[in-house]
Amino acid sequence: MRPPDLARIAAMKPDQTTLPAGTDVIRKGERGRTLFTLCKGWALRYHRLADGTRQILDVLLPGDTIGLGGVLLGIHAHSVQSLTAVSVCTLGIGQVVALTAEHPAFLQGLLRTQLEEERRADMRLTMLGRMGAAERVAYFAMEIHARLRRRGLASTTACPFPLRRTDLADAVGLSRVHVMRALRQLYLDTEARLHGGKLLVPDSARLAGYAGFSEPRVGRRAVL
Amino acid sequence: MRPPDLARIAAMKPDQTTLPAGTDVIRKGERGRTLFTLCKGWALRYHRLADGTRQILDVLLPGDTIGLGGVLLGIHAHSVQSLTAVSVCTLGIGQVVALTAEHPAFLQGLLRTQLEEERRADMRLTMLGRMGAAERVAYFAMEIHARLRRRGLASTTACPFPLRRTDLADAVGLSRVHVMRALRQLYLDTEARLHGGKLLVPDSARLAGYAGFSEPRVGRRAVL
DNA sequence: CGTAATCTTGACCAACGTCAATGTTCGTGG
DNA sequence: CCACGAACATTGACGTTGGTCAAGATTACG
Repeated sequence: MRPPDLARIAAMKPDQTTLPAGTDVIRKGERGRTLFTLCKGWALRYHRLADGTRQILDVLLPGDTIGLGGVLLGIHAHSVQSLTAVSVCTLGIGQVVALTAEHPAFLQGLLRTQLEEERRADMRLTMLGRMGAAERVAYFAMEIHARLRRRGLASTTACPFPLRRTDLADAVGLSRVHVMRALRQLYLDTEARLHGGKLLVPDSARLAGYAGFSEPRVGRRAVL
Repeated sequence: MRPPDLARIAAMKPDQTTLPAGTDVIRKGERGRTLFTLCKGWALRYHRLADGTRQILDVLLPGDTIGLGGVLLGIHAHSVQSLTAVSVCTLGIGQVVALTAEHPAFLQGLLRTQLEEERRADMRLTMLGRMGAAERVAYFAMEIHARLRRRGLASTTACPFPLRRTDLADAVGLSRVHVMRALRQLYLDTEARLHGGKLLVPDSARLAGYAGFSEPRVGRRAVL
């Protein structure tokens, strides 16, 4: 979303709530009554399968919205859980309706954001379908680092990384044990590593090349 | 999109083009100047990686739109190729702008459609990250069958399936050879099989159970 | 200081990929 | 109608990648 949209949302003085790590924000199957915006902290969007395994669909960072699908389609198709302590802004459906009625560009902003997320989802699908273990981990780390950098939440060579090995495994489609092997390999190949809840990337270009990652391109955008 | 939206689009008398199988509809990196709607035939949305491998991101069926991301974000991040002979409606950016200006609900329809696609993408990600070979093929087949059924393009026990083994492999993240093994296994377990360009599903519930597939739920939807 | 959670590693096994050979289908020209 | 070739399907043998099990090591925290 663009700054003007954010200003409009702020003007509605939405409720702000703080939640500890490990709290469910939305649960699969619930009715979608609220649109959240993540202000501080990280959250995980995931599916839990019948056999107990989990697939992490996306990592939600400060500034991301939570629960739009549930609001517009009626029922949440996935769960979201806080990974760290978080603070979220909450907008009831009524407020969302008011916002779109008053500012038509808001809806367009949502669509644009959604399309950007589709692109990241496409890349993640490609990574799961076609890359080896170390490259998957590399890509995943790279993507998070780039997203944080764009939001001014990371330096060039490091960023916070509160995911545990298990979370990482559930995100990149590997077992916890194999993630360890992939991390060692990755360190040998690119010197990137996890340490003390931080991702350290001494040579970002090298990691990007290793992962086949490239910054999303932007051209002139249509304004509807 | 809902029927009234379709009626509006029809009212603009968009150009309709016919293309043979194997034609590029949009290419990664191009400027997005046109929004297409697939009227007849199938197309594939995919990424091609540096090493020549391909990941199919989605199968596009009659009624699906093509190229929205490129239009709103400036540049296409993926390619789309016709799988069969297709006919597509084309809307220039100007027509899209006119449409949204005149009918605000159009934009909302696009967002809703996009959110539905996100759900399918989430399921595909889960399938690649957490399922075995036969289950992946089962899920993929099941999803296509269900989508065609919802559009009245398939019977309960069969549907067209023009993908070759290679396409299927590139969609579910397996090698062509292993897809064969998975298909044999799938036939033994569920009696579902591919034959003569058709997908045959004698027992749809059994296949759905095998794949962990469930129809998307709908609740009351917010109207913005 | 002790307990629980998480991380880390080695040994072994199953799933999947690669290679290469053979079969099948289908369109094309004689 | 048949012969031929090209693309695609199918299968077996074998190598590689990643999963599972189980045992310590380390960290976080009361």
